[in-house]
Amino acid sequence: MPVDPTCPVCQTAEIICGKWTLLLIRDLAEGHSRFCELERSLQGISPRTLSLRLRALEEEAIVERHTFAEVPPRVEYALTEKGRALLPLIDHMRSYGERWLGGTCANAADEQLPPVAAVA
Amino acid sequence: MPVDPTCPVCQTAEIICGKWTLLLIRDLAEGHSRFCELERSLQGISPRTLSLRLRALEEEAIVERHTFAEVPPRVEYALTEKGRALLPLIDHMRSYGERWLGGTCANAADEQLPPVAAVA
DNA sequence: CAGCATCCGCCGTGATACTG
DNA sequence: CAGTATCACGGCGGATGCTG
Repeated sequence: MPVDPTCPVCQTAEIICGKWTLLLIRDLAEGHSRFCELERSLQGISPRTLSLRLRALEEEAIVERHTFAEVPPRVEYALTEKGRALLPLIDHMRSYGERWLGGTCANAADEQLPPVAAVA
Repeated sequence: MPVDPTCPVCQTAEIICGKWTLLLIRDLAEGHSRFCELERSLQGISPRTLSLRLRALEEEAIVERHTFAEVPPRVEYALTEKGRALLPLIDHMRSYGERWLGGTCANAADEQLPPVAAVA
C-alpha cells in the first residue's frame, strides 16, 4: 500500500519491506537458488510465504525463475540485474545498522563502534 | 517483527519499513518540525499514527522532541545525527527507484532491461 | 522436490471523539 | 496545538495438509 505511488523512495520501500524480502535477496545473492535451499537458509519461513515472495519478486523482475522438467522436479531462482542492483542498497543498510544499531550478523564481516547513547 | 534481531540489515529495515516512516524522516529533514505541520505535509496520516511513529523514532533516538511550555503548547521535532545518517540511505533508495522503477515496469515479468535513459 | 489451498491470528493502520 | 482513547478493519504472515 504505497503512500505515494509516484515517489521512487516509496516504490523502493514497497519492494524491500516485505518481511523476508531482504533476507531472500541476500540468500539468492549468496548462491542459494533452489526452493528447499531457501526454505532452509531462511529458517522459519513458511513455504507459502516463500512462494508468495518469490512470485512477487519475479513479477517485479527482481528474480528469474528457471524450471527444469526433470524427475524429481527442479526449479532454480536467480537475481536479475535489477535484483543485483539492490545489493549495494542492502550493504548500505548493513553499514547503517552496524554503525548505529550495534548489530552484527553472521554474514557481515566486521563491526563498528556502537552509537554513543541509546534511549532506553 | 524482526526476522533476525541481530542482523543489521533487518534492524535497519525495521526502522524504515513503517508505512509513514520514510516520508516522516524526509519531511523532518526538510524542516517541518511541528506536529500539525507534519500532520499536514503527511496528508492522510492520522494523529494516532503520527504520534506512534514519532514516539517510536524518538525511542530509537532518530528524532528529538523539544517541548516548549507555552500557551498555546508547542512541540518541535528534529532529526538527530542518527536520523540524519538515514538520509543518504533514502537517497540511495530514491536513486534505485528512479533508475529501476521510474517507468512502468511493475508488472512486466519479462522486462529485464528497463530504460536506462530514465535516469534523471 | 516444489509448490498450492485453507484457515486463522496478529497487529499496524484508519476513523472518530475527546482532553490538557 | 498536541496529543490520547477507543473501536474496527484489512492484510500479511504462520500452521497445516495435500498434490503433481
